Amino acid sequence: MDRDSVLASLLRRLDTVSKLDPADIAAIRSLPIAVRHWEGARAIVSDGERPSDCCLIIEGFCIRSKTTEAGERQILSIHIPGEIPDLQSLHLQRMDHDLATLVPSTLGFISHASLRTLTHARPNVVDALWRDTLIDAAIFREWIVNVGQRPAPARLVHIALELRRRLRAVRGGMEPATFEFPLTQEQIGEALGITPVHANRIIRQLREDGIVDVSRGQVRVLDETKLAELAQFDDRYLHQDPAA
Amino acid sequence: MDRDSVLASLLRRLDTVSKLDPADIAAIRSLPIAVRHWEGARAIVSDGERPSDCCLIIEGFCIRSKTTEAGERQILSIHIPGEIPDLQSLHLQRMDHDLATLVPSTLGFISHASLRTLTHARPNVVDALWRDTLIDAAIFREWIVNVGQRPAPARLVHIALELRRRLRAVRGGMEPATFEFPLTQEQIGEALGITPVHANRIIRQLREDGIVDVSRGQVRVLDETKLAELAQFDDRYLHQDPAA
DNA sequence: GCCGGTTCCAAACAAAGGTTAAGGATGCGG
DNA sequence: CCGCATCCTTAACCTTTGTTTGGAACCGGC
Repeated sequence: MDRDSVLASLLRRLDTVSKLDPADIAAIRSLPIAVRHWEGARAIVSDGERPSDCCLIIEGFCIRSKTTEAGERQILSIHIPGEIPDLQSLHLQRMDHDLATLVPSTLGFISHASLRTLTHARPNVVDALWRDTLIDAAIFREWIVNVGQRPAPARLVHIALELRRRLRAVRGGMEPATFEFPLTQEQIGEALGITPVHANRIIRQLREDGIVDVSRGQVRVLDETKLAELAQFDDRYLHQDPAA
Repeated sequence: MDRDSVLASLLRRLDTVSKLDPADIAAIRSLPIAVRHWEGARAIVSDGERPSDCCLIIEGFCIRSKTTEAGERQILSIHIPGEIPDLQSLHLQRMDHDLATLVPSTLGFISHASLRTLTHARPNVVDALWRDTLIDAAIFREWIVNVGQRPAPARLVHIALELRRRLRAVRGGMEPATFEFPLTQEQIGEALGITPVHANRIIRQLREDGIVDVSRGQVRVLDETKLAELAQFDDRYLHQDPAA
């Protein structure tokens, strides 16, 4: 995926409601970006650090997580190409969580300095980027509900359906029956707030019940109806619809 | 609490890192604010609505929450005077959760229009308000960790200690051994992702163990050392320190 | 002062999820 | 093709949390 098409998916997301004019778009396109390749399962920025750049995902998958003093890790979000998972570092100097790749990924680094220049010059761009971080927060809120209120099987399928919806927003097209979900069962446990063996139990159960097959880094939907019933997924919180 | 002193606590929070100059402060002070009184346990804005104002808490306590299709409610955050719990509505037109008072409260409504004029005219103010919403998101992240990884007693005391720290930031002074925590046991359950009877169990346990006494809308710390050990509370995620 | 609601408290039992442990598949590097 | 590491899988058992239920305390309104 080349730089232009990635910026395109970023711009598509930013443009949903905020009305960017051609000059805004040109300004974003001319941001200096340092493209680098990252191995899978590697830290990008870690808790406590003070990064000087933000990181645009060009290709691959990333996660954010926090580790408690007791050593338990909680995955906070999953990120896909076209997203800037550490945009918050622009105003929150010190990281309060980790950002890492899940699989080998191509990343584009944009300096805080150039972003700050851009935002101070262009009110529309601030609005669009600010809005993007607010959607990030909306996803966290839903994640709290997921972990706090739903039984474990519903938790898993809810996260999977959210990811599928977000992938579609970036890639276009229909919702595929099979899509990437590059988490190990241990990571699924960390995302849902359960142990890896319980993650295994519910994955097996979902497979036996003919609802979804989660394996080898993929989700394969076996029965859309049963799945929708279990997940109770309503994408309003993603704020993807410009008209809404 | 009069308008000036509330704006003062708002400004103190905003001013932590973002350097507001006198003109910025004057502009914020001259925002038109409609002050209204609200009963306790009343909705301010509800899921699905499209508010045209943001709500500054002048006096009282508010909560944000989401209710699942299954009818389970999850409390997402607790808010105190000086905060604007629905600032996100400035850019996310449609509410994806509820905002309600916990106790009788005095609220100040500021129109989106006047906020947008202000932010478009003053880059420093955008930065400060944007940053404020990013701290909001940081608190959500910690809330996810709390609900996902900590055992129920630690969850409760962690939230209590966070609230105490945030109250201090607004009111100044030392951390008191007794402070307001105006949640019923049912609401504590909704905040922690447990049932009210389990909330009762752990509250009783914490009392018997001589750690904290949570009752009648208050938290009374019985043993700071044991409490600190249990809560593992590290306030870095609140981003209150300008120097950090 | 009484009444109806809410909140708090508590016990017995059920279910979900955690713990420990160990064997099997899979894939990669030599 | 072998060996090692990661991952997935499963089972038995234990702990935490949910469910159901009922009663006591409290509070505001009449």
